Amino acid sequence: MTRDLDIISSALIFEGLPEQHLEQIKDVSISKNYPKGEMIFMEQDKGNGFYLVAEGLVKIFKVSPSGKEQILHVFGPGEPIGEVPVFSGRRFPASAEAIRKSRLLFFPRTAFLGLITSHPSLALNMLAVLSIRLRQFTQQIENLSLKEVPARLAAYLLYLSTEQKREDSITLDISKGQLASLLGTIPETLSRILNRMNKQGLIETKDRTIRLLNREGLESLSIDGKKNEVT
Amino acid sequence: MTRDLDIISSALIFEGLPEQHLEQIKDVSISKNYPKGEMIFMEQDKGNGFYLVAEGLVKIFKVSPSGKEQILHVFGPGEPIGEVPVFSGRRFPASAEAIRKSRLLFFPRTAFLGLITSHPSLALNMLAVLSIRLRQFTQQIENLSLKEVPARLAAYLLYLSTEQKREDSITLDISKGQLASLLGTIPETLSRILNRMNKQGLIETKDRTIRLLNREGLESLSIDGKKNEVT
DNA sequence: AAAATTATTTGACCCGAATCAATGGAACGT
DNA sequence: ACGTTCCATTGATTCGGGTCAAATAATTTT
Repeated sequence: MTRDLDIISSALIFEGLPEQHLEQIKDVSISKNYPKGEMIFMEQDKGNGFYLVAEGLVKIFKVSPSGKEQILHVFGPGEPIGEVPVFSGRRFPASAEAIRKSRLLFFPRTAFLGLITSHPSLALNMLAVLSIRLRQFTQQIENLSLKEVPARLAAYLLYLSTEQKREDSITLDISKGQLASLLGTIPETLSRILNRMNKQGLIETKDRTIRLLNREGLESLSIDGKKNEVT
Repeated sequence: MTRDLDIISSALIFEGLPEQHLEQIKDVSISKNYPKGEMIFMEQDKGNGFYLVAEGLVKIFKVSPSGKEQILHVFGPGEPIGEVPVFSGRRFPASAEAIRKSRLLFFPRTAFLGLITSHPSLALNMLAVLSIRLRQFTQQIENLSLKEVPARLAAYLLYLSTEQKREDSITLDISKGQLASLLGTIPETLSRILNRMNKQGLIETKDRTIRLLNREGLESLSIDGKKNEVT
């Protein structure tokens, strides 16, 4: 399946590398298949390498002792996962599970470190990717602590509408339950808020398709955090 | 002030670099002083470089439209701040302010990128630092979404007690108000919880000194997240 | 297509923590 | 030492959203 090369060349972390290097990179990778629902790695596992999503969809999440999960990311083709332990030398800080039938390319730690030292621009790419992730986390922390669920949902819907091209209609690629977890809430609450937004004329939901009827309304909703006191 | 070299050589991001490189690094840095309360950079500013804390204490934070702040980090000597825009090419995702009289070393973006490309091991150090930070954020998101304030406080106290050596007594290096912000809550709530922990015999507070009277109790408190439902 | 499982929605209720308001203390400049 | 300002604490109240329980819809299995 030579598609691997396409995946690799389209991935941000390998962007700008010459053809021959991409070949080298492909040669150290190992393709692995995961049926829907299968764990890719668990929090606290040793990380012997990182993965690049080739096909499918993967969630990164943490679980509380009582079983509630918080999704940190949902990654699709071209995105690297599990790279933190490669550089930090620690264990996985979270777990990963395929939420669709997926195929991942695995890059063993030592082989990858070798590639990095021989291709400095790969290190710079990696630094950029980690920086972007750091920035996303910053955003997520802000959302969780400074905004209420309706604001987080509105922000997510607007974000999705820019990701996907489709004018003012978006399609969820994850279930409502998973979306609730990503937003740091539970399905019941999400359901109620979607319902309320429908009544307010902000959106119109039909299964996993959501039409944004009032962009300005959603924007102001997403911008207003909690109405807290000035520090 | 040749202390700069000491600071640089003790910083994690420059760890393991040969003496001569450290000299080079020092030569591209610019020392800047900030009185207590002064802003170092604001969210959305362009990042023309990053900083290394030489003396003092700096908080990184976000502010909601209504004025509530969420502290993301508090950094002291040897720790780099503002490095994200250097690699992501975007703007600062958060603001930075000196919460004590501080001195920082500033590394201009282009000069630093030059150093990195000529010293690959520096890139690896940088990757390690970013990875560790990513892991910290992962932890913080878990805390904010999966745990209640008492658990977050207990976890923080235990963390501080390992940071500082002092047996079972710790000293806050930030105000209670700042601590509240770091924990994602408000001073009133923090005050009540400290009070409750006192009554429960878990801790004993005296100004900014806190004695941990019941480590096991704090540990179980910190481990139990919210008693939520299984997803 | 019927049965079984899983996902989503709705209602009643409760609780943690934020808000609002006010007071007591400590720190600081003059 | 004195007033000003900032920080910390306490009480009363409100509210967002989580918990529990149950019904309904959507998927999957056989």
